[in-house]
Amino acid sequence: MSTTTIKKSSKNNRRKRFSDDQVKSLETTFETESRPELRLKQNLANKLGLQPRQIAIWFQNKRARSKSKQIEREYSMLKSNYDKLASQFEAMRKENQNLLIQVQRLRKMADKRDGDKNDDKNNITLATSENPRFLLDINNSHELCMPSCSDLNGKVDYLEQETDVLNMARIVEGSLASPENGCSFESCTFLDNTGSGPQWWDF
DNA sequence: TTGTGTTTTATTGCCTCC
DNA sequence: GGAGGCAATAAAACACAA
Repeated sequence: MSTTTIKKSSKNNRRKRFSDDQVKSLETTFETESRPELRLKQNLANKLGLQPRQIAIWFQNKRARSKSKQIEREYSMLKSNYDKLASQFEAMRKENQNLLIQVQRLRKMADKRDGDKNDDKNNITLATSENPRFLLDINNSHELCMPSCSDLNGKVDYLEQETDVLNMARIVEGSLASPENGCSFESCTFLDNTGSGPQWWDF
């Protein structure tokens, strides 16, 4: 066979896109049967005026396209879940930072109180607006669930509660990353996917 | 019109199953 | 060992901005 003949025959056999009707029919079949049997492929081929081989290839390519679209969908779902978690984590990290700051304030106040204790041993006072020993940042007081002044009825001794809070604070400080550590969502180990490398969600 | 990116059809080579 | 599936890739067809 000469090159001319080859060219001519290849030109005559130029690849053509399937018609809209052909594609539509194939799509419809794919919805119910993504991996049709030989008989069905032959029927489709007869019906659509295509070679059974073309039908087989179309289904093969269609499965590949379908699979990659499915992967894209899963990826975007995972990414959106990740983003949501990341922002939740960031909010919690900030809240934790605020709490630690409050704990430090409390500790300072407690240290100061211990210094005054000898002078003031039998004269325990309640927290009031005039004596803001336990008045945390009013705007953030809800974050530590500390009662505000208005909750006081004048009979509560906060010294024991303060000790509890300080003990808790020491435990918390020991177990959580401090603000100075600059622990972020990405850098903290509990979400570190070291097994799959950095930026594992990027393909 | 043309260069470039995307989609679609087809081929190749490897793998699994019967 | 043959049939059929899949992944990777080639190449034609198409879309579209410049």
